[in-house]
Amino acid sequence: MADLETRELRYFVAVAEELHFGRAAARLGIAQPPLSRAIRQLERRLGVQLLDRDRRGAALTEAGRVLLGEARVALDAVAAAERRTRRAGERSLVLVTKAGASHELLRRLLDALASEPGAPPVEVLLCEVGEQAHRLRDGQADVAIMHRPYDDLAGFDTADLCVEGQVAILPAAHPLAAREQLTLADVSDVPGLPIARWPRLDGTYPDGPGPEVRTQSQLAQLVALGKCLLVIPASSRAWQWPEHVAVPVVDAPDVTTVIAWPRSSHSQAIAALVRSASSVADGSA
Amino acid sequence: MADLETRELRYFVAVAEELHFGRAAARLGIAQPPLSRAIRQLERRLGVQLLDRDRRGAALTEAGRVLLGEARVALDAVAAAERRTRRAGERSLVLVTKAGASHELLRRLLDALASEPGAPPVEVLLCEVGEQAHRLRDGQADVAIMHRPYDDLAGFDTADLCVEGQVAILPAAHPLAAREQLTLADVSDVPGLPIARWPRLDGTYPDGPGPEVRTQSQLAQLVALGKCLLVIPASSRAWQWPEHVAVPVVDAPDVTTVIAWPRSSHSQAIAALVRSASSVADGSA
DNA sequence: CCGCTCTGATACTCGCCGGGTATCAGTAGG
DNA sequence: CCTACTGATACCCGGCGAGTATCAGAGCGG
Repeated sequence: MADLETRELRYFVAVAEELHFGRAAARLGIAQPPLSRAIRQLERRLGVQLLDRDRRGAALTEAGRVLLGEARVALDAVAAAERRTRRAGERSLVLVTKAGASHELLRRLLDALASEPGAPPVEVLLCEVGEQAHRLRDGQADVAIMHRPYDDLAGFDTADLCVEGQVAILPAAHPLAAREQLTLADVSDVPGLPIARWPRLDGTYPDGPGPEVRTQSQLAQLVALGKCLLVIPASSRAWQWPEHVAVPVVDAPDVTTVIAWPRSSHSQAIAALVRSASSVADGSA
Repeated sequence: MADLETRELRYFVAVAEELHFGRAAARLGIAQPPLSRAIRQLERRLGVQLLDRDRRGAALTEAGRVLLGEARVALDAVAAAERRTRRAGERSLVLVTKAGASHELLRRLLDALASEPGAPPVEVLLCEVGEQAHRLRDGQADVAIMHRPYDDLAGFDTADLCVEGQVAILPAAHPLAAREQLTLADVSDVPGLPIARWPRLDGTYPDGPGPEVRTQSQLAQLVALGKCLLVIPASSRAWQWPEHVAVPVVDAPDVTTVIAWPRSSHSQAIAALVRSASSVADGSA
């Protein structure tokens, strides 16, 4: 059984995402005929039909859908191998976190590391919601600050850093903004003030009345404009606008901030960073 | 940046495991010179030295150790992509479990599935201790019965099935075998009856006086011969020999039997199987 | 109804690169 | 010093991946 090569996987992913051989070939920087041949050969080798060809494009079969998911995971793993090996010499670590989240904790962590003599230098990579796991999987980052139960922690080792309640972020002009505290019942189904919808792990959006958002700046502006509200961990108040008001939601589930790293990492630099993070979090509790 | 190909990763893993270009080449079924060239080219491309060559072999550098770990993960992911795609058409699932463990639960689960009309057919794959995670990662199996905290559950979704205490398995002739119950203190440091040592995740053995074992049959025979004892979940008594005696260890940590599946699986066949397993486990509790 | 245009498939050539054999070169050990 | 063993180098060949040119079928407009 001739093994799959990453080239074949990249080709297939391109076709599966474009559902069009010509566009996929352009994206890959090759001509269309070799791409058609490569996919055919892949199907022959696997003994499975991956695509239903049609005169106006291609559609994934069930096997194709399986391969698309598995191929993405595999390509991430290969990319991670490459990146982490390249960076193996350097002693610095890349820490990824959601822009704006756990700001205070992060600042204290960086301060503690800077003042510690033997600590490894840390680069900080900020990303949008839900992207940390991907950065960790494909090797762009070594450790991540994530939040349970919001983020996808599967496949990572984690250490809890701190637990916090959640607050509702409201437009300052809204009546609810004057309240001392709120409940989940208060903030769901507020007329004219729906809860914004984040993309799920697969990139699609849940149904609902709220606007679809991808980035924190979109969200911040929407709240300021009085278009929606949101419920987030209390520490995220760091990016509150003057037009925002944060009100504790007493019955919202607690959010645990964790530091996560790939299961396969045995580096003692990561271990040291985790230790620092844990002690910083304890000190502040 | 020309991406890594799986061929290069396989070559590197072979060399890194053999620490000898000639043997690695033989294992790969190619000649030694192309292998040397491939590794050199890999080092050039990554800009990192992976091996320290020496007149009597090769040794891994730090970067080489990183790549070895990452490459194994990546190759597993690629192999999984291939296997799962090949099997995408078939409706049957492969369930892997440790030979001898949770036998009663497994039998009830299979019975329940057999009598259920719409249930997917299930093949059972038996393996040795600690191998389930690997089978799940490289696509040889779709779901696994595993035991917390013994098994490596990182990267999988899991559902708890049942919780049980642990028993000490002793040679029937030993004085301790007559006891009604034992404590961990009783069974540690028994003169002439050490606890057997299992390989860790990386294949090495912890230090200690007991014999090194890999398989359950080795273990069973060693106990029958009076060479060692072991502490295992109560349900594993299924493979007890006549020369064995099982005595509850009251203060040993409980073991949770779980059913685990890869995070990336969205198949409803797996979901159905997990539901069946959960209800079977509940019914027996 | 013909032809234009879009799709993916086929035919053929070319050149790179992965693989082979033969050989070199340095070191350890007798 | 010679032998045996390591990995590295030199050189050649063949396969396969990629390119261009072209085909074939389906939709659609004039």
